[in-house]
Amino acid sequence: MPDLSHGDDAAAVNALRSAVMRLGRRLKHQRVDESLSPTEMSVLGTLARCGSATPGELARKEHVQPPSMTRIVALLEAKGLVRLEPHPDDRRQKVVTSTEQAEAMLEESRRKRNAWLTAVAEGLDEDEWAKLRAAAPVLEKLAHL
Amino acid sequence: MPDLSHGDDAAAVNALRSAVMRLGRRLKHQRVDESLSPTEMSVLGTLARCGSATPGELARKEHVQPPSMTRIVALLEAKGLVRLEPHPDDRRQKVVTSTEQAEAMLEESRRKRNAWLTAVAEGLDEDEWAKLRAAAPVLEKLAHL
DNA sequence: CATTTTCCTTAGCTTAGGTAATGAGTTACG
DNA sequence: CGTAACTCATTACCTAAGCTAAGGAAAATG
Repeated sequence: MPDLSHGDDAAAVNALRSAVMRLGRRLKHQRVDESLSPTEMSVLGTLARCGSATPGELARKEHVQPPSMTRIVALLEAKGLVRLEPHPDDRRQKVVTSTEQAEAMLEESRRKRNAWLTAVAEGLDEDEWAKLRAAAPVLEKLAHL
Repeated sequence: MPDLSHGDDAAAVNALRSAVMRLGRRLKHQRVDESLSPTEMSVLGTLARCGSATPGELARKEHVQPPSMTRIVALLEAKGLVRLEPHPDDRRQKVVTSTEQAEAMLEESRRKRNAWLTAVAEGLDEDEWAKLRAAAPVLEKLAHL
């Protein structure tokens, strides 16, 4: 557990927050499927990673309230990107699974995202990119803590 | 300029995108001043860094449309966080400057942000945090490219 | 059983952004 | 010069994506 009370760490924390929020806003504009919101994409990504989940689990994982997830799941189902089945043990819950179509879309969109980030990252040198790549998994862990 | 076409880099890019978007959403909830939106905070940060700017410049820097910046600036002025003066050479434009009150608020809120991020980062070990700290300025540069 | 709790959903609202259209000021060109 | 074209900020209206509050059904608990 790092001690984050030093001036350097405080500065890093500030830089991190500012950069994450600004980058996040720019990423929102780089939708691969114009009709899908960032959170909806994120849900598909989560399902691809975790297999299947109930709406409540998804809401917790995406840090979104249950009613929001209800609408997201309904929309994804209407687009054929997600399948809903009854929960085996609990008739209140449902099980959400991503379809092959969603898989294909995620795979196909990876190239487009890469293209945009590559274009932006052209302003970085090799060393800077190495630092970023080393930090990527950490940032991902942080986002899920 | 790094070559981002390798599999490892593609994976890093994906991790980066996912983490940034998820973290960004969580950061939105950690407002230090409940009445100020993340973008409004970001504008104050930009002004603190760059001194002063016109609404148009701010809109470009924050990747927001001019009408949105008009509203943001008006709100900040109403709160006394920003001062508006006529542009010396161009009577269409205005010059936006942050007040001492805004400076004080930014400084005061730094502790609160640190507290939240520290709490989250307790799940990281020393090595992970070092990687993140090294990447913070790079991420900030990336967000401004 | 009856009560409480949990899970999903429905309904209505809020907020932060965007687009289109306007008006004033500046620049470029005939 | 003076008019045409462009730029900056603004106004008015709209959309998207969340939220809270309230409900209804199923499960857990006494």
